[in-house]
Amino acid sequence: MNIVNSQGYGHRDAHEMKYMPQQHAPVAHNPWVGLPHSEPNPWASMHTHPGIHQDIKPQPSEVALHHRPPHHMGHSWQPPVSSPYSLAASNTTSPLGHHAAAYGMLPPQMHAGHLRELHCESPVTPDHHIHHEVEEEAPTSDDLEAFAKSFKQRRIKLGFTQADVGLALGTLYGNVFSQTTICRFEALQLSFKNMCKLKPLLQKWLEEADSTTGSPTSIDKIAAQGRKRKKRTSIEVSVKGALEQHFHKQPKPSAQEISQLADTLQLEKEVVRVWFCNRRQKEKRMTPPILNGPDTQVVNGTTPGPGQQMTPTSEYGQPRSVDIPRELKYPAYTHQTMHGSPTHLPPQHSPPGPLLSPQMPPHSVAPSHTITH
DNA sequence: ATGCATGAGCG
DNA sequence: GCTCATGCATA
Repeated sequence: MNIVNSQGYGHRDAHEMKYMPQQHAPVAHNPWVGLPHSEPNPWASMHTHPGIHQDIKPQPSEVALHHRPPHHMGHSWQPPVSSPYSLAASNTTSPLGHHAAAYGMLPPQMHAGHLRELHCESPVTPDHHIHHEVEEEAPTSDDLEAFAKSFKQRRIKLGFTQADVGLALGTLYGNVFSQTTICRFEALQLSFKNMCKLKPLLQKWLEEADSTTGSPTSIDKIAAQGRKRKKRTSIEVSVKGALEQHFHKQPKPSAQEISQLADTLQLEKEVVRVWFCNRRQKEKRMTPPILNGPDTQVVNGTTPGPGQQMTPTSEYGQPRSVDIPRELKYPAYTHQTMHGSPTHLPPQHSPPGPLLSPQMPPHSVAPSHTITH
């Protein structure tokens, strides 16, 4: 009764983790290399890794007009536009941006008639605050955070969901991303490197979305196609607590330890192994989980410069307890993580002042979530 | 929004 | 077997 393993799957690759022989995406090139010029890959100078195992996702084969339901319509935020997304050819909603969409990148759908003019002078929004001096070379954590913040704001105002964006990226640039990824980007829950990677794409999308008063460019769902996934194992809170505990002691347990732990907790070894992997990965995010262990002391003030690496290669060697300056580095989280309405923002946020506590754990350590399973 | 999972790439 | 990017499924 510890876990709720719906299926009796052994290992994913055990015998017949049967997943459809789905042909992999023919696209075997780097996504960014295919970017429509202009973006000189910031991370190009960062990743010192010889091989950036990017798992290229299936590319957008065809553009299927696909729009999401007009949820989140009646919101507090000033309605600068009647309907964020106009149904392609259906109608041409009032241009909320009504500024020319220059640089002829507009999808053929819209450009109804609000293409006043095409200034090819300012690649950014004309009448908008021409903020940030496009730091494309090496975004800093602050840059990323600011961008993520801004991105979310605008995305919402434009009436797009995270899923929309993910899909749009696919149609526009050939890389489809899931709602999850967009979400994590906005919440800075990706690795620094990953954030840097996605930023340009999202930035471009934003420009597009901004310019075009609503292009429901999206492709059809191409998500779960055939691969049969192992049913998600639900780990009981108490077990999670135990895992957390072990994690504090040894973030990188040996295979044997894992086996042992698995045995003790009555979990599959694979599940335990994956749990630790995910746990470590979580630690490496820009907004890692704040673990209030008995040794939660920030003993690291290294402020990674432009070429920083959130995780200074120093993994959780042994005395894992340091390297938690992240919270201190990204305290400006007025993020509304864990609130009910996803597509809604407060008309006025809290002032950007010292209102932010040095730490705003979405769920500070909570070794025992109150997940009502 | 996030937990568990997959898989490429790399030793 | 790990890291890392990414996402299905679910809370």
